Amino acid sequence: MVQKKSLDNRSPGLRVPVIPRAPRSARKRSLHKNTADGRNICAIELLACLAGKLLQETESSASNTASEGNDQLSLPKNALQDQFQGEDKSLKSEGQGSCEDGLFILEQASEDNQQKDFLKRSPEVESGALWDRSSVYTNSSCLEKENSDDKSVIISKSGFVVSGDLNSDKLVAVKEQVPDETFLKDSMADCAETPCFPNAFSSRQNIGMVLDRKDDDENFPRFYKSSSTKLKPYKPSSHIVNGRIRKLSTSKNTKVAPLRKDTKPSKSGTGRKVSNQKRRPFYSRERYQQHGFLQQRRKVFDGSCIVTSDGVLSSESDSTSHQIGVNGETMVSSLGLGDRASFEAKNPQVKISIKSFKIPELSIDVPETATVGSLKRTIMEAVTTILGGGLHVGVLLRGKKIHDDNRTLLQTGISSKENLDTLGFILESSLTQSHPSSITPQDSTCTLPCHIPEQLKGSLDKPVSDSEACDSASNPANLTGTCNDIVDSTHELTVSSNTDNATDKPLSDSRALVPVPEINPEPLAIVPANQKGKHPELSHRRIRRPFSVSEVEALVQAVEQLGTGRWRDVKLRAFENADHRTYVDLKDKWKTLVHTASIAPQQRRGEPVPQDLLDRVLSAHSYWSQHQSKQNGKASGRMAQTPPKMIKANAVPENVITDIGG
DNA sequence: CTTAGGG
DNA sequence: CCCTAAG
Repeated sequence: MVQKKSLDNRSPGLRVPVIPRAPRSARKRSLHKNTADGRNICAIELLACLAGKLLQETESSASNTASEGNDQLSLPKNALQDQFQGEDKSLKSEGQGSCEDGLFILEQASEDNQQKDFLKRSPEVESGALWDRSSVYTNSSCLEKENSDDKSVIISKSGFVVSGDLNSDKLVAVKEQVPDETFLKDSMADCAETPCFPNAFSSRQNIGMVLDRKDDDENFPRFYKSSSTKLKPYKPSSHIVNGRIRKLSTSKNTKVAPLRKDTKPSKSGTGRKVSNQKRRPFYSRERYQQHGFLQQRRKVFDGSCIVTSDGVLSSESDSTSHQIGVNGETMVSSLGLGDRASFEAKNPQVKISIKSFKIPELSIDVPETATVGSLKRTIMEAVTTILGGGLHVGVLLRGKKIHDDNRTLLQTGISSKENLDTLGFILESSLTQSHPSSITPQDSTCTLPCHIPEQLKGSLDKPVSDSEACDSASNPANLTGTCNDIVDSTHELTVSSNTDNATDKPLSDSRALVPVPEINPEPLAIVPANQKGKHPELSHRRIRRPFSVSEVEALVQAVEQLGTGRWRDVKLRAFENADHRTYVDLKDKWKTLVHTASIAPQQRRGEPVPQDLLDRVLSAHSYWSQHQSKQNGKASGRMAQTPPKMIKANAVPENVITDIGG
């Protein structure tokens, strides 16, 4: 068909190309809640937190005077206020000069001691209750690039640290308002929905990054206003669930929709949709407020929670499980286990609590003329990039990296007490890990230790269970059950997950799926943080996910039975659980299969598809070409049995091929 | 939202 | 995979 590409004359209701990620992300969201990809996601969780912080920061800056006592910036109010303004100013006016001051505090939460206190008193931390005292900052990280003509500012060195203590006197708050607040929100929303620790930890999360609260802030409207032109085109999405697809999507992890109800962009078409799952607002901010700091946001998923800083990453607690504490500094873990572990279960749970993760070193060059806002976005982008997919977890035991992902913890020795003392985890950046020789984790600048508080065992006098899911935290006995029950039951594997699960791909492959075990992860599209490239398209493009043989098999079979004109049915029949495969994808795949089958084997590329499958493809294709599956509709059932198979049986109809002509 | 096709 | 035009 002739297609018009004229974009000039667009009618209202188009996408909003202007907004970097909004459109696609929205679409992606719906499809990508795949349960399976949790693994690579912890990173995303972190990102979500970062995003949240960033956003908060933004908020607070927008309403710095207005929000008293509210939960905005978690910085010790007045204490830093002046400093903020001063620094802020200098930062703006003098450009990067002030960077040397130290860090960019996106947010700081509570005082350290408080934090610890809290920890000590919270045995429940391990069971899911958590707090987040996240702080993202780069310390001593702003350096002026002297050699550079453009005097770019490099933010790197220590990179971002999620957690840690802050020296309040060295804080530099970046308060510039970020024009793209929507973007931030979006990012957050995106991140928020990513499941974390799919299996071991419950995945379905109900993150409640609260964004909506801005509604009451007069300053915000400006943001929206400025970007309103972008948003306007969107037609208010009807929150109406749309039939079938909707059903599919909701069956998986539900999406978290953009907070602004009125500005929620919605794109229809590919089957990626956004459902308006209301976020669960965080409650208990008051608790923090009474301590003098502003509310802190926390992320809570059913059963498992991730603390973004000084926190705990935990799975459901289990009285019989081993607990592994990883000390970030030494990358050593401590074991706190129930004595009965060995008796209790055949498969004791190994509990891992991670205090915090650092984000790999980040280098960002930005022209001095860049705005703080753009800086933020750039950083966000970089962080997103890293966390989105360029990051994977490394497991160290006795300082040695464990590469065999297939071994069980037991086999690896991670379940024995002695070894637990030397267990460590690191985050490695695939993107920066260009150095082939990153054998020694400790030396690699790309590796990051994670921290696990040792104070986990403290006694709790102040219940802090936060998630509704884990509300029973006060009752440890129930906690486990509660959280476990909540473990997302929607984890589903794609039909083919086992066959071609990309085994770890070369790190060099920027699109590489994060080396995640078992299931095809659904990482964010990774885009190198090249400030140079600045791909406009950096925007969005789903990652490429070659069909595995098993998927092809499933597809072929479905088509044999249903015909080629009922992709939706095919999808439902064979890929209902493969969120990332839309009917369009299936249709496209079929198209390519037909083509592939019709060309010489030598010309085929990619993972080879068994010839017999291709034969079936041709058979089915020819059959349905003549039988118009769609028209007949009903007949499908009956026809299905006879046609394809018969044909297939006898032959590789070469004639058929030709007449089809691809 | 689905299909069907071109890009 | 993306994007559109058409039902």
